[in-house]
Amino acid sequence: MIQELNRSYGNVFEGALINEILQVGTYKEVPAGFTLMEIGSYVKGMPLLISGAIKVLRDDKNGDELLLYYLEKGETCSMTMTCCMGQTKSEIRAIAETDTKLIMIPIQKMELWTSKYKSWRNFVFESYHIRLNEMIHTIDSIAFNNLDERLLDYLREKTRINKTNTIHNTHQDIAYELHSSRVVISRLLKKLENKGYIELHRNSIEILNLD
Amino acid sequence: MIQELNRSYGNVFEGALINEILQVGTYKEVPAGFTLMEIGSYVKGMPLLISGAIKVLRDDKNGDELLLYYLEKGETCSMTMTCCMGQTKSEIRAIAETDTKLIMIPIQKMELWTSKYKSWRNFVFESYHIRLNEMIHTIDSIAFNNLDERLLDYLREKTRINKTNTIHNTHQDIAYELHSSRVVISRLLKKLENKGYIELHRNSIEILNLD
DNA sequence: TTACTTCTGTAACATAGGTTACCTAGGAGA
DNA sequence: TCTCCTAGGTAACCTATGTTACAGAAGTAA
Repeated sequence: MIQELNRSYGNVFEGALINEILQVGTYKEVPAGFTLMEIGSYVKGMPLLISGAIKVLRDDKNGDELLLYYLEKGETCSMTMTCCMGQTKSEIRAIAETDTKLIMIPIQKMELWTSKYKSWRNFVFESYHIRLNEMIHTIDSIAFNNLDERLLDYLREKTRINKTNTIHNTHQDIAYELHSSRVVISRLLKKLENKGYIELHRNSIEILNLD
Repeated sequence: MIQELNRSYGNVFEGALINEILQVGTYKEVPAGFTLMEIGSYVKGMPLLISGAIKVLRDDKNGDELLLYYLEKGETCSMTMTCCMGQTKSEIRAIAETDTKLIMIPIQKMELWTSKYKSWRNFVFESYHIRLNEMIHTIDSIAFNNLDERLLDYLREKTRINKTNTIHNTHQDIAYELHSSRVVISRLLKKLENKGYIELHRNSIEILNLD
């Protein structure tokens, strides 16, 4: 855990803070697909990502989903922090996109470290900053782009996050995350295939060239 | 300025901080419609709202707009804070919705106060918290709701913010903020009028009953 | 093999919302 | 008064996206 922590956060946090994290943090490895947080559940800890990626989704009352953004190495969930403070329920769902290593910090430390460590403060502010910008980007995407562009963005992001050119998802999976329907996604994917951008297989999509 | 500040922030900030704000802050009154921030402009200060309301908008490359949220008394612009820190350009546009009184804080104080005053830290965190939730709400609205529901929400929010039952806007104004077209908005407004929810006049809309 | 399930392809149709075009009403100004 | 401009009403049409239905393909279990 020490090496992992130092590799990912060594130049972010001061030494004393690293030590505290080692004392109170819980190291966790979760497999891809593992649900880290459900909407409406209470938040007990705050994750620091060591490796892997977590996707953060929003659900509406009808169970419809929408992918908001991904968390990656060196990041944390700002929504979690806000929830901690107010002891409110989670507004989002978090699922491991890949196999993921992370450290959970008890939320009680939050406030304390915020006054004690400058590096922690900066980290927290920086996280909020990144997250707000991601949200703006998400809003841009759904408000100003057509579904075909959103789909392209989705595929690009997915390959980036998973570091592979083959996406192992069904069309239905994608439809959920983009809050669309399977038929529509199949239609658009087929168009992309005809253009030579991708190749479709059962349960997977091979990315050839997305411009 | 002292009374104004105390009335809005007296029980949020500790006395010493209030004094510092009085020393370095600049009191401003701006009329409705005044542009406080443009996309791409650099951020020089951070606003503390005393009274009135500011609407925050996002533009895409084609000049299309979308209303993100309103800022009200006792709030500040989190986007501004994030911009300050990275010295990046503004991602949003801010326009006074009503006549507005505010205090501008030089951004250099941000970092200093964050370590010095607990109440400031809490205020900043709280602001981020509120803003992230507003963004989630905005995303819900555009992703999961039809335009007629968004329009209803818009009218409700507008009357709440302006504290009046008569909205002084053209259909074109509304179309811009919802990122739609005038014809469509006219169509939907007429439906609402037929249902008895509103009454349409030239340059204004009277709200009768929005459920 | 057979039976069953899941995924994908495709057609036919429905609907919300955007676009274009044109008209009329209400003001403002001369 | 006449003229001009802007806001709003409405129809006709277009397009993206969603929906329903069904068929075949691929995998899986028996």
